[in-house]
Amino acid sequence: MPYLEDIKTRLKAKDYKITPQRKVIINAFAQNMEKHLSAEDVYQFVKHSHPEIGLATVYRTLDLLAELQILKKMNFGDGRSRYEFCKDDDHHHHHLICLECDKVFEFEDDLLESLEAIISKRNGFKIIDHQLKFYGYCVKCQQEKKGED
Amino acid sequence: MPYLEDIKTRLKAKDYKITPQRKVIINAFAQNMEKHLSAEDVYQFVKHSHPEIGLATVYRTLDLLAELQILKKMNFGDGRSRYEFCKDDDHHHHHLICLECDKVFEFEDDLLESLEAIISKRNGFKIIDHQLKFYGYCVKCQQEKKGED
DNA sequence: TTAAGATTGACACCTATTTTCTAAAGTGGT
DNA sequence: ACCACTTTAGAAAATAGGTGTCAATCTTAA
Repeated sequence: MPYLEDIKTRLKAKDYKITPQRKVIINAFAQNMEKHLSAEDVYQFVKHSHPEIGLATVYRTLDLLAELQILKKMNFGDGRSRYEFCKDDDHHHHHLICLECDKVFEFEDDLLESLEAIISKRNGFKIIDHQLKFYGYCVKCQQEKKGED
Repeated sequence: MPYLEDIKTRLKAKDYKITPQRKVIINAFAQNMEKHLSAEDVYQFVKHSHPEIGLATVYRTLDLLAELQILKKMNFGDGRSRYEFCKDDDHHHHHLICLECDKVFEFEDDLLESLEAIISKRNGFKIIDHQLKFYGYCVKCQQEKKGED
């Protein structure tokens, strides 16, 4: 989780300006650490304090922050992109997506590092990033399903 | 790779009709085994021999075939869904996606099975499916990049 | 062969995202 | 603090992938 000052520095380093809109949007993510916000989510969240911000600006800012690797753009198959802060520590984290309630859970794992090395060698593919998603049913939805029978 | 007769049986089993359009679309996949076709791809491919087929029908058919687990719906992050035949053998296969040329390569691996069991136990999550994607640069694009320097 | 219901094609619609354009604002040098 | 230069923002229109509607047309079981 990069922090505000750090992010400002990284924007400036590439000659991007620090605008109030950008600050507000970054803040939205800081205040929703555990969530995976979509553009519309951000727009709605931000609207309360800054009703003048346009949806296009939100999209532009998300693009920019993803390009700078401050945010990570993700796709959970629900027809919209979702974003979260890049966790720039060593171990990757992955997602468990519940097919019933659509909630997204996270877990960490390093197992993939070794797999990555194997793949890389076997296919000559230079791996930059990976994404692992599990689809299934979360504890709660499993119980509720059981209840229905 | 399920075959045509098998697919017909599976359609009939659920009271879906075997229409020429459906046959043609299934055929499109049979003739493009290694590819990951999008709805538009299918539409264009099919148009040559059957210009009367509508895009809506393509979408409906793809949905149907995915529901019947004949096709698998995938997302490579290029803003459209892509489909391929479900490979219904034991080991899963995953994708290497080149960030330069957007080509998709496949590889097989069973390593994930054990990981799946661990996750499942640790989180109480009932896993139905998983998806693993690697992003990076393929051999060819790596060489071309080197050439540019 | 025919009736009943599923499926189709055309097209309008929808939602997510991008583009265009002009006005307004951030920034480095004074 | 002020200016000039350039980027950025907001509004609205434009795209793009995908879905819904509906009358006409097929598929299939009897």
